[in-house]
Amino acid sequence: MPKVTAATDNLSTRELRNCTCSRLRRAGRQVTQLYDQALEPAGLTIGQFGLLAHLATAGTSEGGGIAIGTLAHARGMDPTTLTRNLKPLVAEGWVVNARDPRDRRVRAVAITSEGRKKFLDAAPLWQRAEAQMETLLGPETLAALNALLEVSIGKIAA
Amino acid sequence: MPKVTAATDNLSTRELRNCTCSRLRRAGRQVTQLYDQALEPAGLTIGQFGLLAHLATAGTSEGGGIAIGTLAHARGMDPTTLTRNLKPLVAEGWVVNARDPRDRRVRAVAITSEGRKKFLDAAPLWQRAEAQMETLLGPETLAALNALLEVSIGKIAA
DNA sequence: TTGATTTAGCTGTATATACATGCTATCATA
DNA sequence: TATGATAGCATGTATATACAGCTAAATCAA
Repeated sequence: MPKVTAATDNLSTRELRNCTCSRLRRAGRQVTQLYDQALEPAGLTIGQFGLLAHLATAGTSEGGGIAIGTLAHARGMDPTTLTRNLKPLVAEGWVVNARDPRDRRVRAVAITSEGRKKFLDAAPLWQRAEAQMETLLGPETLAALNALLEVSIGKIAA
Repeated sequence: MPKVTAATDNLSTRELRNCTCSRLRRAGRQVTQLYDQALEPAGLTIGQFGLLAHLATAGTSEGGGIAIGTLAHARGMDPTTLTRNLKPLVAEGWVVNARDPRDRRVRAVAITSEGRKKFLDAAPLWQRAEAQMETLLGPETLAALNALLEVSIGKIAA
């Protein structure tokens, strides 16, 4: 079977089909399924659990809330994505998305006591998923992967 | 600031907010943006480019097509996701999604000559993104990341 | 003080992702 | 051969993701 054309002669099929990005996305899909299935009894996705965890561990000492832009930046996501991801959490009553009275453009996102309850319910399920990852990959591989991802996130950050 | 409750006393905020899954998803978001922006002049996303690349490098020697299930498995995605991801490619005329006459339940997915043209147009843009990744992460870190992702994909595969 | 600019967030649109379910074609068996 | 089981895929529904463009609110300038 000949190569596609001269333009791709120097590109291996393996690399074309599995570039760094495709590998990251594929690994993300597979691992997301693992976590989502573990969290299913709590009725949460891993994205939702991560948001609740972030809000639950945020020192909401001041006015009691985080702005959309601040939270989106902290989690490395687009603010418009965060806006939509919060919708089901607000609908369930786990999160409130109020206006900041000091600047009415700004939102004050915060977890509710219901949300804390849900988060604490789900935490053991999340820990089970983490343990499953360690079993599947082995502690060293898992630690190395986490370290490399952390470094990469920092270096690629927009 | 006290811990949330006893149930999370042994969980660090850092790990809660950034578990392996969240790191993978965040890195995936950031890297996807890098590739998508590089491919934007060709009017392709990295997911679409990956599918075209896979079909362009597939030995369509036999009946001239790959079944949905086979392609989905090869790319580690749900068949229903693949069905929908193919839609815009078929609409643009880059891919055909015919029935296999030998078993009319089965689909024969194949790239068209228009699709090959689009793929070859986009390949240099994709290479630029790959080079950008190497610049940002450094060759060693990038290679290590790819190797770890490859291993992880294999071990977590459903 | 009013008009221009900037900031914060939401909405429209499009792709990506997967589970539950439905439909059709094939296969197996009585 | 008829019918029940199975296989392959599409559709309904819900979440995830981001860009372009919009609205509202605050800030700045004349």
